[in-house]
Amino acid sequence: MNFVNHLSSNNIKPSLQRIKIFEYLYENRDHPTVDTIYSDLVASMPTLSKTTVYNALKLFIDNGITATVTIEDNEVRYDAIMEEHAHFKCDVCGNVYDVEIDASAIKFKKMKFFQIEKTNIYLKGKCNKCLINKN
Amino acid sequence: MNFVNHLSSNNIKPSLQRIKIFEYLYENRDHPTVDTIYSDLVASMPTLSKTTVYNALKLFIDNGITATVTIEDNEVRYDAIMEEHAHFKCDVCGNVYDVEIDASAIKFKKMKFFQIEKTNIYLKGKCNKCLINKN
DNA sequence: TCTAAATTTGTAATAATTACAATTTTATAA
DNA sequence: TTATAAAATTGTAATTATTACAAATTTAGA
Repeated sequence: MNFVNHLSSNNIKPSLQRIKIFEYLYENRDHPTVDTIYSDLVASMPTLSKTTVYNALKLFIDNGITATVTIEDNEVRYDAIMEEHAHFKCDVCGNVYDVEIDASAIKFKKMKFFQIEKTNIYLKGKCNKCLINKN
Repeated sequence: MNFVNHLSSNNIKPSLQRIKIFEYLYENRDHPTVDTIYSDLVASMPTLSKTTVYNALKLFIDNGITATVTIEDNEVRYDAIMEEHAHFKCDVCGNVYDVEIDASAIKFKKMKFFQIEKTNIYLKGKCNKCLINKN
């Protein structure tokens, strides 16, 4: 993945900050929050501002290369993987995992009344690791 | 629906405030926010506090008679209907509709790794009314 | 190199939620 | 019925996430 190209071809001027932020999101597939992104990046970019992180993410979202994950009320997470998938959050360890789905298999009734443009599927429960480890 | 019974049988002492808040949620199926609930109820209950609304909703959720709807990043909505259903938000009029689904039809791959306890499905797009009216 | 536009930054403002102590209400027992 | 304890409500303050915005910096083009 060439991040500069990816940003450019989606109408986003590839500034250093934007490249680093997108790269972080693409490499760290654990759906980080703004705080996590900022905290991790500020180490290597001391002048980074949290506002810049917010700005960049909003830009990414507006241009369709990032999505929000709102599986929990009180935290917004971000995801640079745009292929269709669902999210699973373990209520023991708190990790958020990607889950492959075939959303076309969902049977919506009376769906002639809506034109669906976007689907988000959030699952909660216990992950295998936590089921085995203790509990 | 007998609200007093419903609260009592779910281990919630049926105070006047709790009854009114739950009743509001059950009657108003448009998935209101805390602000909407408070604003609408304070008219007939002048001493109502927003903290009470938060407290009551948390209690309802903890006891399984209310669920949150986080179809949008920046607003938490509430829902007293606990039967399985998805939510659709029209990005034109902003209304959130209930959608009947058969979630068992979803094909999750590799799901032996997760024990799913809860499923939330959020859809976005345009509702029929908005598709016809203009656009 | 100079100038304008875009981007980043830091601070302040806003808004949602939670913490918490005081007040009020409810339930219980004398 | 009255006294007391427990529970619930209320209002204010604190906390936190996000946005607004102006100043400073960087970038791009003439």
